[in-house]
Amino acid sequence: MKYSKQRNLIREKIMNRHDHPTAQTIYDEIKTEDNSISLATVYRNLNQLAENGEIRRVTFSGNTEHYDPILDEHFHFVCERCGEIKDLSIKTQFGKMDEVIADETGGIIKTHDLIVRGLCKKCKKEGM
Amino acid sequence: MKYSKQRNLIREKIMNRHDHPTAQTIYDEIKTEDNSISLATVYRNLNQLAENGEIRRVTFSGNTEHYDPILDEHFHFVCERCGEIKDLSIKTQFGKMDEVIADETGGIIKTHDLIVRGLCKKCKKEGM
DNA sequence: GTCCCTGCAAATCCTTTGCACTCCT
DNA sequence: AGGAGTGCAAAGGATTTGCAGGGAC
Repeated sequence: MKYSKQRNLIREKIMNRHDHPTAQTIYDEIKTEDNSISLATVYRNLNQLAENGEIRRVTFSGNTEHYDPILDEHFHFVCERCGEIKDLSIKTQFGKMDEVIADETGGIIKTHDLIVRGLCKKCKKEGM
Repeated sequence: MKYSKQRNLIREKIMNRHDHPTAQTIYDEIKTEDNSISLATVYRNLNQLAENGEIRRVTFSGNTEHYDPILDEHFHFVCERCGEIKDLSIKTQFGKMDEVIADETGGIIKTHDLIVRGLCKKCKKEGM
């Protein structure tokens, strides 16, 4: 992997976040300091970083990919109404579960995405 | 909701499956016996059934929606390489966890999607 | 010099939407 | 009749890809 100014910027930007930006979000952010960067480059690099294991590609709803710089196994809460995404601090024990799943599927378990859906605080209020 | 021959067909087809077809898959299947049905109708009806709670819309990877006729809370295994999707029979207790999450988010918990990713049996073999 | 990486624009893929028409009720 | 549902084609949005030029090594 050869050095590239763009990739460094992209890496830096996503690493400094605590949320789960889309390629477009990262692009917008970088655009202000490197006006010539292209969206395709952002996509290419985010996907490359994800394949490389530096970040994670996560899908919450069908039309947009999100990228998550936090590699520790953790879960997500997604608000059905406003789409807000929150990290959950709660963790579950996968050790034993994985054994059972590996047994059941005959395959290899790599990662877990637990997505909990519901209404966030704000939408809960508004819904009343 | 008014009667429609197309919706009935779509409902019937998806209910008879044990996998997680996409709109396209259902469309192809129906096309053979009702050549005039349109893909848009399939999308419209699947989404309608999902909103109605008759089926569930599930997202595994960013570009395609899947529809799942099984409403019981259950989990999915997705093969990273070939994309195969399997239902997992394993279940986790969410009762206590949900309390903690509801506390943490201040919101309402509705559903859980646990997606376990890895390599399926076949891809595991081939990978060696 | 070679090969990876970029920007740009075009192409893809999936899904939704507008419209005129049809079919329930 | 009235309104929900349909087929078709076009529009939309997100992501990928082909290509020519630029930069790393």
